[in-house]
Amino acid sequence: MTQDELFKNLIAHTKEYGFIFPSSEIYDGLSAVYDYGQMGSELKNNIKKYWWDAMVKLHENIVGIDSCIFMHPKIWKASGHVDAFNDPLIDNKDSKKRYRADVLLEDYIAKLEAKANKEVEKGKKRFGDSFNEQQFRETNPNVLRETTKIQQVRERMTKALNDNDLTALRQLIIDCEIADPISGTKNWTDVRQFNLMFSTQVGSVSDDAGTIYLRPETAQGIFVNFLNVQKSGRMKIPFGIAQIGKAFRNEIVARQFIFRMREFEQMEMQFFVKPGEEMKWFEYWKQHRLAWHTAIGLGKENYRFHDHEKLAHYANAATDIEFNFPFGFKELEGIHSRTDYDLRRHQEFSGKKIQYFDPEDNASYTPYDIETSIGLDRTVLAVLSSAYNVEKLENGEERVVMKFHPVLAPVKVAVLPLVKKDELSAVAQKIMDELKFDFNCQYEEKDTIGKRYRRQDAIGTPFCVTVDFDTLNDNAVTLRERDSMKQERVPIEKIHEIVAQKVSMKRLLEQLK
RNA sequence: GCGGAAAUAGCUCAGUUGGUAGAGCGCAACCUUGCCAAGGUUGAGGUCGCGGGUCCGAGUCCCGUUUUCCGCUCCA
Repeated sequence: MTQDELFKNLIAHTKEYGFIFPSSEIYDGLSAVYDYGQMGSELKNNIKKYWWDAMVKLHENIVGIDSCIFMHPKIWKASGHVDAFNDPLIDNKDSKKRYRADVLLEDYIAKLEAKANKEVEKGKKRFGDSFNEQQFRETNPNVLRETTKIQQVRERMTKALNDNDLTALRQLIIDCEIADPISGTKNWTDVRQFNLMFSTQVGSVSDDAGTIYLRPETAQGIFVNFLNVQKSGRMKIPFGIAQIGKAFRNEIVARQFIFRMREFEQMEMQFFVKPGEEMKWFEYWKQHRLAWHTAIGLGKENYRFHDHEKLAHYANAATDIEFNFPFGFKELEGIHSRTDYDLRRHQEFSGKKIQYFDPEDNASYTPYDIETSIGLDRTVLAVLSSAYNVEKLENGEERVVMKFHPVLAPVKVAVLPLVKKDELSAVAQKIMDELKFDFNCQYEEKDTIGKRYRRQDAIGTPFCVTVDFDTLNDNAVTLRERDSMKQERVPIEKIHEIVAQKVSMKRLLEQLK
């Protein structure tokens, strides 16, 4: 089976067994939006808990918050998202390439400037030492022609951008006779505005309703609460703030199942440190985060770091943890050293002093920040895709089994009477009632036992407890383990302990030390 | 957004030159059950993705559209 087929089968499997459904499916679906079903939401919740516990419970100096999706619009000015996330785009119909309209014009202006500079160079050569560049630029007709043109284009572009007049922007491109560098043609589509941030109105009366954005990342909710948390929690540097929440990006192309969705969930932690110590912590978090991933047993070889060579404007170091998805190694988590950029920007835009007084140094400073930002849905996909196994059995049959780490498995135990008989059902139900307070359990008495085992394999239940007629005499049951399919006879009162040990979050977290 | 492919029962799919929508599995009820998708009986479930058109007649031909997959493109 090819990787593509395997991935398709996985998607079909997750739908068939209640992990992930296309959103609004009975209305033909909504592109790049997916819902988590009864199994998927359990799995997702378990991953969230694992992350939260590893961050907030394990680290005494990390606390968690839950900030809102709606935030003051100025926040997105300060963060740089408003400028960076709103691009006027235009396509060349022949080359099928897409460009930022303003970039095309800037390139054109740069060309005109080069032309003018060439004239200046010529003048320099001609006049030698007596050359006065300013005077030359103001009087030479060739240079003047270019500079006037530049001025005109700039004015029209600025006006069009400010007025958000996309028609004027396109007209300007046509008037300048800008050709596609690849196809060389001037066959352009309309200019369209791509807003990578979703917006909505706050205020029920349309006149005074203000536009606000759905947050494109959860990080800013942490930065703007820095002072609140630090002061109310009496936090001392270094300390971290963690958060799990939804974020929204209006991706032009959102594809590959739940890998890139328009509505997605992030698990982010911002770790604030003393300036100068950020590299030490950057390394710490790289290792700690990798350990978190490998502890759930998807295979060390399926992870790798990808260091950024081109850094974003706010970062002085950045790496991705990539996972070997069915469609190749792709980003799963980002670890960024964001310097003091965000806190400084919010200080600037809000006018509030955002600093930390360090009693050791007896001085105030703006803390530096190490960010760990992991895609929750991507982690779900990583777990699903590596758990999915199609096994050939000795008797030649196939079994589909989801080999989840027991801590992550949606259902921990299935309680099954060997056959549907009242006396067996009663005992099984009793076991069920005992276990369900601590574990997510399923009770099933329909169909043959083999079929029920396979159904549990398909949703990745690590344990099946089978009540048979001997149970009525010896108070013992068979405990079947998912991966090995091995069965052992255990006393009923031991089940809880055995299961608890296997699905213990503590045992998983201890591997992170 | 561009190009290519696909869409028929819950799932996997068949459906001939245009002529009354099918199979296997699954699902529900009952009977039978003795540890890895067992058997029997009965039953539910489909305006063939959606909207137009051609035709006496469309799952089948044509146009549009939606969704998904693949390749571009995009992803500070």
